Amino acid sequence: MASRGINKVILIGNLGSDPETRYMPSGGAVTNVSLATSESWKDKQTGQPQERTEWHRVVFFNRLAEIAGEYLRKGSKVYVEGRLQTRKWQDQNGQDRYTTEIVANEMQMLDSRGEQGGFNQGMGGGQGGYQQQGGGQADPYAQGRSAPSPMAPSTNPSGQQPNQAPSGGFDNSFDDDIPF
Amino acid sequence: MASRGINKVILIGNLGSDPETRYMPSGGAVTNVSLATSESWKDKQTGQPQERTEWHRVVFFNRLAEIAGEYLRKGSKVYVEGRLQTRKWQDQNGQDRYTTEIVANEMQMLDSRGEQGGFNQGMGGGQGGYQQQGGGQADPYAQGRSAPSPMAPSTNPSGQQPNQAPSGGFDNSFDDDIPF
Amino acid sequence: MASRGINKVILIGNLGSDPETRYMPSGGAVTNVSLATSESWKDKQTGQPQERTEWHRVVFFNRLAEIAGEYLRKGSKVYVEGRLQTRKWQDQNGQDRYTTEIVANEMQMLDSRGEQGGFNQGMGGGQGGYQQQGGGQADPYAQGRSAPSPMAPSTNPSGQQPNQAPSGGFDNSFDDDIPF
Amino acid sequence: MASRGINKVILIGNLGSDPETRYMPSGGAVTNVSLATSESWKDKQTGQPQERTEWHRVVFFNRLAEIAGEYLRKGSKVYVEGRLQTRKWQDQNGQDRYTTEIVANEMQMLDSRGEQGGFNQGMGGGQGGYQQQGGGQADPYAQGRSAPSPMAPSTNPSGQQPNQAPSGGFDNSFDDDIPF
DNA sequence: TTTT
DNA sequence: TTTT
Repeated sequence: MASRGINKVILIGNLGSDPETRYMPSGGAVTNVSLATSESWKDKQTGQPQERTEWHRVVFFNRLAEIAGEYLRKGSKVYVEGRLQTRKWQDQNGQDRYTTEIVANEMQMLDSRGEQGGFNQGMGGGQGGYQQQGGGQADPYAQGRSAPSPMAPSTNPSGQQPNQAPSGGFDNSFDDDIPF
Repeated sequence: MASRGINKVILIGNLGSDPETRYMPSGGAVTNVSLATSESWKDKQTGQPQERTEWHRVVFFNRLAEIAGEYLRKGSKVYVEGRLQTRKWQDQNGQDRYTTEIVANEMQMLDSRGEQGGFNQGMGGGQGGYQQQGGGQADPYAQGRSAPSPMAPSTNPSGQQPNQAPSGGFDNSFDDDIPF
Repeated sequence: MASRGINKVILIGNLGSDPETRYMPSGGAVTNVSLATSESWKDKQTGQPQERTEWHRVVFFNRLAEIAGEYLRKGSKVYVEGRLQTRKWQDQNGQDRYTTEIVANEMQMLDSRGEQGGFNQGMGGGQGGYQQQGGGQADPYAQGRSAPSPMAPSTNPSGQQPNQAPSGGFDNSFDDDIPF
Repeated sequence: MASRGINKVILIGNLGSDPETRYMPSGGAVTNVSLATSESWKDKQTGQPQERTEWHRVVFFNRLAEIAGEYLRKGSKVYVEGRLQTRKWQDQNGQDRYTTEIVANEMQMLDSRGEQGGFNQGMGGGQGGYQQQGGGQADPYAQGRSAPSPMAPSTNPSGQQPNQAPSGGFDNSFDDDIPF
């Protein structure tokens, strides 16, 4: 509700691939997309045109996740507003690794209706804006859950994840997430 | 000069430690700071107050780097605007690692003059705003350099870093940077 | 809930005077502040230092209005995020006039505790952030009201103001608002 | 170069009409566009869908003005970043009036190439981003001019406009600008 | 991996 | 590691 400081990210870019939606034990949806922004400039020395593409890992939760999963596609142009969040995870060697993501609290599709790659069914959705209820502090675990989840750090602001990264052969595909 | 997409970050937070300034072979300054933003909320279940602090790695170049290095101190409250940039580096095992930074193109000190931890000399600076010349596309390597530098990926938008992470016992403290 | 387009304003500035809080018939609070941002530069011709101050009319509603009214004072430095809104009103000659305001949906005090001009009582508040519930679409008139109100245009997004600017001698101090 | 405070506006919207480009005595271009952003929501009382459109007056200077004038058209969807500026002018009765504009320092077209209303000639431009040189403090009058110009208040940050709104029958179509 |  |  209150906060000290501002942590705001604004992106406009294109999806590098279709969004990936998963469901948490609580039933809430989580959608990940990889978003490209690029800048081009002329080299001051050689005058050669240069380009650099930056890839952003964007995470949507709950209702935004469902909308993103349903309407976004590879190539979609989208506006995203959110906050930066770095979560810690462990690689297969047990080493700490960090991944920085943009946790979206607003999203707007910028493609004209009908030109999203192969997407054009029903009410479409066309261009529309969607805002996360709850001011970006949504805790998708709020409705109770019992199973541990490695995704938790990126979603639970409390950081009080029980049993995170359990020892033993717990198979969890989230664990295999390699950043980018 | 032109760009496709928007990549914008806006932060207000406090420095967790004094800034660290280094100089590139070209003579340009590079300053790193670690910036905390925090948010607090009440747990919907228990009603308990919660708090989460996010740490941001911010990089300033050239003139902004010099100002940041001179006027910011541990505890300083600051406004930073910049863009997200993820750079790839190799850990001691030769494994690819990624660090996401905010490359600042604007900075404003938000402390009242005289209360920056121990800082109060001369013209002071008090509160003031500073903007990066060149629209955030500064290439501090533009004036030629011959030595390899592991910081390069975060500064050179071309991504054409020669000799990055040299094999052999080249001692370079930049290489030892562990994110956060 | 949904929206087409983005309308976002981010300000950091100082209050030119104490905030003014009023209450709507519905009981909701409305607080107006005048916020200064300034920029300085050197004249390219003469090299003379120049400065320009811009005054922004910021409006807070409901809970944000109460907090702003209670904690902000002339001189307070504050972060405000909101959206632009231009409302139409009629001057004493019956001519249409327009005033553009920033309808705030987030506010953070940036003064250190205790240095807000003469303000330091009780729990203080010090630095804290506050967000408007309801995603900035708060309609302070939602809880029913019967009397017309000239402030309505700036608060009711529906634009369906009944009886706006009533003919006759209806005394309403809001009508006398001269922008800036 | 330096500044105290932050004054930032971010808009995504559609043009309500073709842009209007004029040239200042200095030779610099000035382009005005009217940009619509809209938000929709459900009335909490009646559940009725509501919509409100906000119209923004955006001003581009110099190179941005030329690009905007050349590539934008009625209906174009565009991203604009800039700062708020309120300029004072006098209506035909000599009364002070105020108009708030967004002085753009960055612009990006968000339409797919070829779908801009009737616009598709030559190199097109497609989607591209443009940034104002000079950090948004461009003074288009810097190169000397002698004639008064009613547009000056919106462009000259110094506010030192000589002969503004000359008495007498000086015909200047800028003077007749009625906001929105 | 996107987009032009 | 900051801040309240």
